[in-house]
Amino acid sequence: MAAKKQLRDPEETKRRIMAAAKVEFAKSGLGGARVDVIAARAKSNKRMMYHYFGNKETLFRLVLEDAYADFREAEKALELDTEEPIAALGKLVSFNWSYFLENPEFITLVNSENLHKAKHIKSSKRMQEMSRNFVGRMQALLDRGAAANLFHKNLDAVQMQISVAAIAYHYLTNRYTGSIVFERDLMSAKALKERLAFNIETVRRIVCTPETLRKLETE
Amino acid sequence: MAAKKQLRDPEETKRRIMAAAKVEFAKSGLGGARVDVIAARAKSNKRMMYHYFGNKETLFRLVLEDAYADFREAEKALELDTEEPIAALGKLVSFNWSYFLENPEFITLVNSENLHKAKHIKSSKRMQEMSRNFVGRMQALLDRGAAANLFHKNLDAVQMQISVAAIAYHYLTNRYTGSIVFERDLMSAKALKERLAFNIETVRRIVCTPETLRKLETE
DNA sequence: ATCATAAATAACTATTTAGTTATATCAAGA
DNA sequence: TCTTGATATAACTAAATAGTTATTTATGAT
Repeated sequence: MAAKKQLRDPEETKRRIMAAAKVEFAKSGLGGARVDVIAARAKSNKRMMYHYFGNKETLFRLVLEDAYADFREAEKALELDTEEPIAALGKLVSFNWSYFLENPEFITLVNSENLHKAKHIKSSKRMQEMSRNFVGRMQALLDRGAAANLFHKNLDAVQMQISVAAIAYHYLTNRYTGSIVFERDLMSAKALKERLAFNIETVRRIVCTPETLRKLETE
Repeated sequence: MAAKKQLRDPEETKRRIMAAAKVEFAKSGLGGARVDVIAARAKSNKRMMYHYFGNKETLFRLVLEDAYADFREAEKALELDTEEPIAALGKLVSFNWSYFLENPEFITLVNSENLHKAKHIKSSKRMQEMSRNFVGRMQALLDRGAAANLFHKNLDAVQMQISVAAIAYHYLTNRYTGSIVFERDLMSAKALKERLAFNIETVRRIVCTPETLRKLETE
């Protein structure tokens, strides 16, 4: 256990700055974020930010990498390979939904990075390492389902991964304009519950063969 | 026909400012956009922008509303109701894909507005008017498909609309981080072609009954 | 205890930025 | 043709902003 009330604690200061930066970058994007706001929120000061991180963009990169790392860690903890394929898939869809819902800053950080054409993580070794085996788990799941004659064969794991994320991410990232365009509150408890159910059913229909779907219907 | 080489042409000046603003807002987001850049790009000057639009945020709102209007106009031109339901659905999926691909500024403008929780269009009368009958076309298509015993009954038109957009929009808006995470160029001609095919097939599987899908397979 | 180093703070600076003021110029109607 | 109002430009300003310099203070090693 680390000492708690040290007057000087570089690790803790760094941690506080990162946490504050995450909030500010998520709220305002990289361009709109203010280093003064980050420093104040961290109950530190600008000079410390520059001392530990060099500049605003490096800080952004580290915050973003951390956000990806957290997401990957959470996903790894799912243990899909012991479960029955259809149930495992539902679990994966639910996980994506809940994660984006509970960690809205992940969405805005990723959006911000894409606005900048991913220049901050483009040559990030850490990002590359994290991405390894990411698609592998989806591929394994699809293979298991196909072997059990439940899923279509030759499903593309990358396309599936993108689609599973898409139907959750898109709904949630565009929740504000969506609520106006569709003239309904997309974030009401009822709407959220319905969307999750819809998404689980959607992914099932994508991967399962017509025969499997028929069986599921008549159960 | 309007005179072309007038030294003073308020309508043309406004148009140039709007066009320049669209480029700048799309490239840098609302927070990152610079009014000086907009003025210079429009070959006008800042004072004109303030004269005609009042401030940066109003200009942003007008640019965004125009972008939505263009999208809705293009969609309206599709004439889905004369076509066979499954073909019409494919046409709608293709339209969404092509539109987002050919008008990337639509995506970044919408993303930017969502970062700001849709505050600029929240009470926009024009947006509300545009949204009318938007879901109606999808509903009509789903009804036709259901009546022909091709589609599931009781499909939610809003969920479908969101999903059809999602599988195109998400792929394209996150093209940069996606290309890193999945270690493949998501924007190569081959990748784009494959994604569109995947999306058409995906939506078919969502709406069609297992029986319809079986028939399509064996054709 | 003392000293060297790292951690922390505050005050500062050079630029950038949204928005304004002051001024000039065109074009249409009297 | 003269006047008036709208169109256009340039120069300006006050506030904000990323990044720095100067200075102080705590802490761990000796």
